[in-house]
Amino acid sequence: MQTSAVTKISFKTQMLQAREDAIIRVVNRLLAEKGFDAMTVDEVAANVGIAKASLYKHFPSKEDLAAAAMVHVMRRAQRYLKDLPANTSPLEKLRDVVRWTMELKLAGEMPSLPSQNSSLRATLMANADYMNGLIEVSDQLGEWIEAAQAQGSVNPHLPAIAILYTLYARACDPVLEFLKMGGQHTDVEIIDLVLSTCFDGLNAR
Amino acid sequence: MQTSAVTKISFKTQMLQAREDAIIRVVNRLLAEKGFDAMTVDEVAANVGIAKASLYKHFPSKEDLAAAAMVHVMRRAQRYLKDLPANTSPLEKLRDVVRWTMELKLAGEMPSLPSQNSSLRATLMANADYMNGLIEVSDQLGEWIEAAQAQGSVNPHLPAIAILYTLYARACDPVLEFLKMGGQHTDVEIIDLVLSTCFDGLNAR
DNA sequence: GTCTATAATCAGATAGAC
DNA sequence: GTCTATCTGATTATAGAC
Repeated sequence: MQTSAVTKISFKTQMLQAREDAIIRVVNRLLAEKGFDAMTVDEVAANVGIAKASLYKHFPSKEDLAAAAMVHVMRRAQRYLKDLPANTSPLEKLRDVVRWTMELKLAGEMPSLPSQNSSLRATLMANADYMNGLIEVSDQLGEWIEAAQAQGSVNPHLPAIAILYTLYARACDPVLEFLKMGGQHTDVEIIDLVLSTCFDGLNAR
Repeated sequence: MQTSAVTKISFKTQMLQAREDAIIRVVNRLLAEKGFDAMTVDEVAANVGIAKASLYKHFPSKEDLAAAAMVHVMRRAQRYLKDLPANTSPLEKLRDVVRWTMELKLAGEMPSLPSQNSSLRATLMANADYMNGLIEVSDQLGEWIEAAQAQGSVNPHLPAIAILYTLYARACDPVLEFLKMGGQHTDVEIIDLVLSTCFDGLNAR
């Protein structure tokens, strides 16, 4: 009896979790495809295959949908950082992370949010999961940046925070889409190009 | 009689032009502050100090308002390119242009448009003034890029088109706003930082 | 050309039955 | 929790008087 009840609850919880995962996958894809403003809640509901009202039982607002997607990618990023081989140099780790980020974007799995929307910002900053993930990722990247600067592989005259922002910005770099639209290069070539301009610069060496 | 009529027409035309200039100035500022989606036509009308219906007598749609602002900045860019001292190197010219672009952005005078909005894209691409300006600017920058590569100051292994896109992307680089929000640097310092990461790269030299 | 007033539409969010 | 049907507000665009 007790066991049965527990099992039933667990099963229901699993179903709930599975549905929310499905929602987040759809939101993630739509955010990557069209961005926050162009994505509509009707669209999300239709793609998940449930009614809009049901969606609002899971997430209280459109902003919270986007936040859930961001938490999802942040978790993926944290796993990626953790699984990086320990014997690579800080510079290589930074390059690997940026490459991974751009692969995500070119694969249509990187949600894009408007940086100006204030209600979205507020929702994101009120989301502890998101903020903790962001801080943990930033701390880890910050360590590697300073280590790379200390050992002379990254320009020590640049403030670490500026480098961190520059790395983050590759996740929404329009150069990726422009080059992809041009159709002259494969995804791998595009990523190598942008990696080169990012770390080596435009000037000849 | 003839002279009087001509003068009157000219005067009316001048007034019309002055009002449209005022509209474009407002649109330009609002596009820089909030972006296309967040900017409302009501807001534009209120800031100009005219009724919304009057606005629609001058520009047939919100997209056309944005297009007019883009034509305006494109004209400014063309003037800037033309007025660059002839004796500077191609690399210096490119740096100067990027610097000017970022100054515009930090001054809140660089309109920001969503790259996904298709109706806006259509309006822009149907606008001959905008397209001609864009092509002329791109041709000029392309010349300088190839010249800089030929004389070994810019990495010759990068496709010129990738370099062009990378330069254009500085006009909407989020690193600028992030660093500005941090409050640790002056506008000049921020621009120097981003110029350095853009041309010299993150790696030590 | 400028205005007031209003249409028309769309999107985020909710009510209430089941 | 899920549904259908609806509300509410915001926003683009226009009608029609002056």
